Amino acid sequence: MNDNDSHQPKRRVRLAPEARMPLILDAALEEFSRRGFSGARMDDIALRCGLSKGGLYAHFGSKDEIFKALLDRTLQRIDWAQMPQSGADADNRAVAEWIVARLHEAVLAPDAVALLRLLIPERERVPLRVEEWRGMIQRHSEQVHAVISDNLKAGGRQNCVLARHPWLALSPMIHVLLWQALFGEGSAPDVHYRQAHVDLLCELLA
Amino acid sequence: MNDNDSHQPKRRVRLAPEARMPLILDAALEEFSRRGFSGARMDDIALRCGLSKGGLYAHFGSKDEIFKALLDRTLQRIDWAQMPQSGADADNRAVAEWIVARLHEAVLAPDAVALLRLLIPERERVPLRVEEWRGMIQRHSEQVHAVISDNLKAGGRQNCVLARHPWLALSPMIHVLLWQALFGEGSAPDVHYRQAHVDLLCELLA
Amino acid sequence: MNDNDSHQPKRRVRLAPEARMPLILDAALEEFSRRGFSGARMDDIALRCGLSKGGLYAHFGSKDEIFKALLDRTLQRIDWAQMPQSGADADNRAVAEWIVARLHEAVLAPDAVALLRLLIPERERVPLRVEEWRGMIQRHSEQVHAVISDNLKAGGRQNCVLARHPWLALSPMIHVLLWQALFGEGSAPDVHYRQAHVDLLCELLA
Amino acid sequence: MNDNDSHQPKRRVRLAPEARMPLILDAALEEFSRRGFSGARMDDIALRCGLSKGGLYAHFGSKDEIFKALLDRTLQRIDWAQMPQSGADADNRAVAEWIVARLHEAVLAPDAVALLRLLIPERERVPLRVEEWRGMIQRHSEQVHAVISDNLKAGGRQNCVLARHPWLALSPMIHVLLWQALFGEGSAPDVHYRQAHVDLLCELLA
DNA sequence: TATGAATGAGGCTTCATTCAT
DNA sequence: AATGAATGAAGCCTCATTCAT
Repeated sequence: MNDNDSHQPKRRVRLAPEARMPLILDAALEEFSRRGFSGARMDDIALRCGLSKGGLYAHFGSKDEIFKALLDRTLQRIDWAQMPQSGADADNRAVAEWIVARLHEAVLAPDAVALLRLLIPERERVPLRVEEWRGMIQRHSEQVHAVISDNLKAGGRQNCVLARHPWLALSPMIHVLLWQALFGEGSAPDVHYRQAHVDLLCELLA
Repeated sequence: MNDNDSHQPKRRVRLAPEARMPLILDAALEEFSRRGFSGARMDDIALRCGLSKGGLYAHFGSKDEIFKALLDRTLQRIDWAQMPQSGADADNRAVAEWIVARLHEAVLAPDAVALLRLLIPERERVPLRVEEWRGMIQRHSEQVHAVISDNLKAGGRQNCVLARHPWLALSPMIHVLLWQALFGEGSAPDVHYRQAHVDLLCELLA
Repeated sequence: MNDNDSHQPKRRVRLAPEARMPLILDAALEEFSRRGFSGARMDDIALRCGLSKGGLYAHFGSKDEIFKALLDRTLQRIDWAQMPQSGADADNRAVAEWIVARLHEAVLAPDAVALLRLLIPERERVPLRVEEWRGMIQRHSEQVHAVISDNLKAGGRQNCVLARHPWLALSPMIHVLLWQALFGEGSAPDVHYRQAHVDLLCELLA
Repeated sequence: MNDNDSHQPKRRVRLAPEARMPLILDAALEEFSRRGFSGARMDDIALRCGLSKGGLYAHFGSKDEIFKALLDRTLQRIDWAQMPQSGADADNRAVAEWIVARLHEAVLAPDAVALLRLLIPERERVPLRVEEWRGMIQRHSEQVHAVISDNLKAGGRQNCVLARHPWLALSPMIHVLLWQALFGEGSAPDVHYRQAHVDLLCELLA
């Protein structure tokens, strides 16, 4: 080996933990979402975020730790979904559009689809996160219910099916969510699913 | 070792392949459904159906083969779900009840829930079976659509949202399906989910 | 299942042990010779002689037992190779032809080639059979030597290289043996290997 | 467990792949040569070169890959056997000695014997390497032939058996090769086998 | 922080052998 | 004597984790 020998075994990029962490979690989301917890390999997660296998362990102590951190981050992101402004005095269509927009943002966010793919196979390993997910949906549902109630009361239609079973207002979006989880992120039972959902709500609120 | 020592190395129960196969698939459904493909162990499947690990291989050549056979059997079972009789001249509530009964039987069968739990994490490994699942739902959807169309035409309401977006008729049951896949088989967003679904359809058909 | 049900699961041919044994050993020779002791499977040996795996065990207690019996039979067969008649007063070419014929029959018999293929990889497991093989070759060598000696003495050429190193008279046939063991049973370094061998011996005896 | 308990889990020696590879192949040669491909255990190869079972897989993807790499290396080594210098004008004995020295070096190298032990039982799994071996011998044979031809032409003995069947010049060494493969590396049909081979060639060239 | 060879537990698979039929 | 489902030990291979560098 002479002085000028320069095999550059691979560019060694050094990042602060704060910068590396999100990259790792992004990579982990992709791998876990694709192959499940058991099927995902530390090697692949590492590779996908530009690290070597061992490098991961400078940031997380175990595969499980990454998984938990990933669930936390993803749940948090979804839960923080911004609520569009809504006037209680809006007409039915405006209300329906607000509901659909809100659900769309929370339930069909790419993260939300990926999260569902993680939670279903691992529900027994992470029951607490599953409960958090349920709680999150519950909160969205309650807000939707509140808006619907106001609107129905204003129209004197408290007996409407939506008033008695508010979860039905979410069903079309949940339907699309499942389609995306199973068939891929562009999928839906209908290309105009947002319009269909709005129309359904309008017809029920009318 | 005393005289009475009786290690009973395990009673060797011998079954014909036709008899053993369904036991294996039942065991596999349970294990795969619980832990996913990678997480399930051949040992556990074997144990659960009264075989030794190696014994499995007299019936299936590999873990993957069991998985595929399981998907086949389950898809077939669900697809064969009997269609209840329906009179096209029935009133709205009867039609709604027929639809809900039919979907309930096909979509919420325990097998169907378990199948969904398998397909979501393994969708990339078995894209063909995923397509079969989609086709199966499609067939159910079309039959529901036909019944709804007849009914709406009779009432002169071809412009109803259900006529334009028939998939919406399935959404509540899909919603429940996802709840059961994620939260367990007793779960639903509402204990009276069947009644809610019927009411919704009635209101839309009215 | 009605009375006429006749699934004929497979023709069950029952043979006396004396009739079955050679079939088993033939099958075993083929399989061991092709895949080595460890590589050969009881299943394949069974199949090749029209038995099921379990059926083999009615005749031999273990794989090793088959192997040993096979070596015994094959060594015995080769050792019994008939010696062609030879007149000590024959001319050189006749002597050379007798030697080549004799060696050809013993050393290049299909069994002998197959046996070599077994002994080389298993020499450490069956050192006794290896010694028997060496002894067998030794006996052939000595008989060849005796004939050569007589002939050389008659010609007053006791100092010939063949007299001092009689094993050289076997080398061409051993060469061919190795070629057949390695390259297949039709192989040889020269299509006219018998003629070449005879010519060599003639030249050395002249 | 006393205080002084020192389980030393095994010193972890770290080597660069370039340094580890030859150690692995040496170990593999020993194990494969002794027990054949199927009989050799990855554990033993690992142990023999100071690795754990899993450690092997950092360098080779499978047992088969090790086997192939081993054949490659060994064939290469043997093929590179240096050719001793030879004068075409040398006398017969010098030519004979050159031939024997050359063949001895190539054909009886310890690696060559071990290689033969691998190739014979695995000839069907690695037909390409078997052909390479044949080619290698062929090349040696042709060089020997060239030297012999020159020499015979100079003496006006183009009709000699060696001229017509040059492979006979190799036979004694092949004979010894087989003896070593079967009976162990010190073995030979004659302790003075080199002298015998030289004498044979001299007598044929005379 | 980062690398990647190395470990070792654990899973999948094979197969000699057993045994109820 | 024969079958073939079943066992269980053993081997190959994977991969989460460790650690010298």
